[in-house]
This record gives sequence, C-alpha cells and structure tokens, in this order.
Amino acid sequence: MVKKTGRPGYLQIADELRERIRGGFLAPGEPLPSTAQLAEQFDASLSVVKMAMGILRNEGLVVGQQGKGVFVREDDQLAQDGDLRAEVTALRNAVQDLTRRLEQVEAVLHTPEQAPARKARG
Amino acid sequence: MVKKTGRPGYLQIADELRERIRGGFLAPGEPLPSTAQLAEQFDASLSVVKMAMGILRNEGLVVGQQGKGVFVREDDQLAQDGDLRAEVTALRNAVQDLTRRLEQVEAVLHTPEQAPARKARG
DNA sequence: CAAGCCAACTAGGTTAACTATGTTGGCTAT
DNA sequence: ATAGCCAACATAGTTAACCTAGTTGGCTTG
Repeated sequence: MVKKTGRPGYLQIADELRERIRGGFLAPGEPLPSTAQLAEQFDASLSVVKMAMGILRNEGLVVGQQGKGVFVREDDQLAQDGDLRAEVTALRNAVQDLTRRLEQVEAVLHTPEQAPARKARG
Repeated sequence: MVKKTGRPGYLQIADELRERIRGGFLAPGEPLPSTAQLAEQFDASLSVVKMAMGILRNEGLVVGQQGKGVFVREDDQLAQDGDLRAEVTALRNAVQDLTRRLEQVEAVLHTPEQAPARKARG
C-alpha cells in the first residue's frame, strides 16, 4: 500500500483524495481518476480503492455516476474545513421540508374515509 | 436482503442500526449484535454487514473493539471530539434515508391507479 | 490452586470474482 | 450518411475467502 503506517490502506487513499479535493487539486465537477487508474497510482487493489470511494461518497465529497465516473461534488460546495455551517443549514432546510411533507402525508393517512388514492381499487 | 427497495443492503442495514441507536433501542455503551448475528438477523452476507459497520464506524456512531465487539458510542464521546464532519455525515444519511422513504409513501398516496413513475424534486 | 495453553469467539483488513447497469465510440449493414 | 449492434470501459453491489489480532473461558499441567 501507499505507506506502511498502521493506518489501513483504504483510509489512506480516502485521506489522500480528500486532501486533493480540499486543496483544489481536484476541482468541483472534475472527475476523479477511474478506479483502475487509482488502483495503479496507489499500488493498491481495486477493492481498497472502491472502499475508499465508498467512504468519500458516503461523506458527500464526491458523486458517482454509473458508466461515467466519480466527480467532485459541486452543488452545495462541500463545507470547506471548518465551514460546516452551510452543510448544517442545508440539512436543517431538508429536515424542515421533510417535516412539512410528512405532516401532509400523515394528515391523509389519518383521514379514515376520504383517502384519495387508496380506495376504488379493491 | 431486508427489503427489495432500490436501496442497497449495506445502507439498509446501516440505516436500521442507526435508527436503533437514535431511538434508544441500543443504548450508549451497549454492544451491537456480533457481525455473524447481524448477518443472520438481516439475512445478509457477512460482507454487507461489515460494510454497514464500517459506515457507522466512520460516522462515529459506534466504536469497535477487536476481540470484544462493536459498541454504541457514549454520549460524552459523541458530542465532543471536534469532528463535526462525521456528525454531519450521519445527519445527511438520515435525511437521505428519510427522503427516500417519504418519497415512496408520497408516491403511493398521490398515485390513484398505478405507474410509480414519480421522480421527486432534486 | 496457579500458570499456561488452546479453542472458539470477536472485529478488522485485503483481495478476487461475479453480477448489474450505464456510457461511449467504433464498426457494420442498409 | 444514418441506424443499430457491440465491445470496452465505467461505477456499483454482493459474496466468499483468507489473514491478522484481541478476548474469553475452559482445560491441562506443574
């Protein structure tokens, strides 16, 4: 693997790619090297690279597109190093949206007879 | 796998365990079932369970101890540590999961006949 | 009894193989 | 030239196998 520190390889690769993104070496919207290329660059197996990609995907730093590649996230500008505020704001908005929609759904479900979609089928 | 939704199994398991933790069904300091037990409970392979555990570990929700088990992180450990990024990641995952589930419910309620061709806003 | 060994558990890391699916470009046949 | 097919490449998910290493409890041996 990259280095023989105690840190597992898939985390080392994730760290490295994370640094490249944060440092601007990989700009938002730009594609990362393919899995195979990264495996060769890091002298790692495909599996560990895929694990690293999964972590970055889970963190929201990158977005994968099947058949095309993995791209640095660009929409909400991924909370640079200490500026998690934007991310938290986005999450708060999302929660409010979910709450509002859930209330509407619950209102429909708790209406015994008038269920607009469920009847007239059975 | 658990459900036949489009959501991959390792994410479903991570979601479920995340819910158990947030719901208090798994208290802080309490051990999760072993990997093998979870694999049986979810009718999944060891691999997908390990992937789910890796996600929760990466999010900081749980702490693994080799030879002993995986434990729900204590509250005092949870709130501090400065790494809000993992916390945000966990929140984003929860929001994504809730969004997905809500979309499915809405699709049912808003579709009188059939055709689940709803795509939801971006 | 005490010390040590050992088997059976545990998490964790790595690799490989297989499948599914989407994209792209090049070739071929009309 | 256009349409269609197809091979190559891409991400993504799943599974299985093998290895390391820590823990625990029981058994054996001194």
